[in-house]
Amino acid sequence: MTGESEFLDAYDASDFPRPSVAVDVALVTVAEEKLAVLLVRRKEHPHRGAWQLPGGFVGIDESLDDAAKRVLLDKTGISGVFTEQLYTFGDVDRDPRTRVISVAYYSLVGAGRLGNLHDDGALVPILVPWSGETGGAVDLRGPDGLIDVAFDHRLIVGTVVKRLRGKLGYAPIGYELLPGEFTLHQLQAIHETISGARLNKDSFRRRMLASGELVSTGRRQQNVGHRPATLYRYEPA
Amino acid sequence: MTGESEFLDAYDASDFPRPSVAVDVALVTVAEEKLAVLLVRRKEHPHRGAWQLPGGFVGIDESLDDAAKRVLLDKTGISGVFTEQLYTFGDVDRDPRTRVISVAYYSLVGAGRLGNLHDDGALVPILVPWSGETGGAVDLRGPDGLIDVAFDHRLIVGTVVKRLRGKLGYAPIGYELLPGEFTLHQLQAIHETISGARLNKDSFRRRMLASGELVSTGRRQQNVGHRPATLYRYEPA
DNA sequence: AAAATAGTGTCTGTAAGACAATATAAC
DNA sequence: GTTATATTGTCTTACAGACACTATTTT
Repeated sequence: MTGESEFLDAYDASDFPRPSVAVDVALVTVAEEKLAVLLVRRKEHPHRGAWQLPGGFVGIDESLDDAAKRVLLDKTGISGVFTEQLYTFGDVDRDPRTRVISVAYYSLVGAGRLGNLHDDGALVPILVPWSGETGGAVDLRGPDGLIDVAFDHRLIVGTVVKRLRGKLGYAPIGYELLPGEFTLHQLQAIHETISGARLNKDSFRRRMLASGELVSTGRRQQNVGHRPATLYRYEPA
Repeated sequence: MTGESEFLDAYDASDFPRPSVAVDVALVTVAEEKLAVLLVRRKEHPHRGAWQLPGGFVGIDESLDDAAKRVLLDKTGISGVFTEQLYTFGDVDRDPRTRVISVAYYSLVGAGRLGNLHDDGALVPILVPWSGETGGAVDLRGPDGLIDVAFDHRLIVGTVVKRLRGKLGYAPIGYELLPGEFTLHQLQAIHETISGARLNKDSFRRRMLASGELVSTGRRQQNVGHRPATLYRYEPA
């Protein structure tokens, strides 16, 4: 048996069949107290009529990050938002046509920035059938019950939710889903939506303010029918 | 312009040049209070004589996880250890020969289980030039100063260290690096090695015992020149 | 007995949860 | 004034850090 390095060096690009490499991008936002993801409808077999994450094959002269940005821009016109590699899905049978390895990415964007989607795209609420950071596939709710999702994309979205819950405690995830100025109540709602749990208001407020990364703008809410809350801005330390 | 789904479905496997996909595996252990990783020496250009992580191309009928296990088994004879996907490195120029996307994995194993390595393999101590979870490439120490490492493998190993530090607080990482029975002192030493920081002894002990996942075996250390510590076993709740 | 580390008990400071009281805008 | 939420203050509890003290083995 030869070692890996021999194998690696003896390898000729044309010698062996090789997998295709795609990126799939989960654009996530929070709308009406629910996590939602952008899906597009499939027009061809397999899974014709089902929904999937926007995706595309990786160009031979294109980095993975660039491919993800391109897919996002092509499908939504959005760029410049928080985007991060999630996980690479490589089971042999995940695509029935041919061997496709998918490097999954996720993006976060405030609900306000999602204006005009393409015709075949839809923001779909995510139903998480597990608690905490258990992980696993999620369900996606359409107008008439759960919708049909192609490939392993329910698992990909579930992995996004797991990642978000994990990062919520130590990374500035919530701010990516809010406008530039926001109230502490809005921030808490985002955290509760992501974590799937209610949070203690007093403690949340103290913890956020103690971080030193929230700056009061001096401005306040307008026309809210009750005492208006102070608007804050996020400023990394 | 066509949408992604059209592109995806119109894609014929033979139409476009596609990247190669490899897995690289960082086998990590703790030896003499230092994190160390298994590297192998390159025998061919490029980077001839430099060191790299064990790696191999992904077979067309082989999942990514299986490819990682195969690489690990081929190079070390080890199987059945904690192994997890780390991150996928896909910059265009990371391999000067051709486009290679590397899905990196890492494995954890107790120092005791690393007996007879192949001739061209070496356990190399990791020097982390950043603190906390900053991330970035690490340095690798050979007998005569830092060693020459091929491709972006210093960054891959750095990413492993970052991941380990992140998981240390909530996942049973430490136990993977210890024999089945261990003292609290040994466990603390592992945690300190991974985190790169000293930990409070009292607090560490309380926290570990409070987890309820450490079971006293009733046995104790032998011949240690001082009061022997109780040996514990890790039992997931 | 000396050396060296294991293990226990207690005090203090910090932060979270709970709860009460006050503030401020729209109506 | 009423309503509804914002904001502040206080009390209690849980836990980490610090420190002192006791325990147990080898030499």
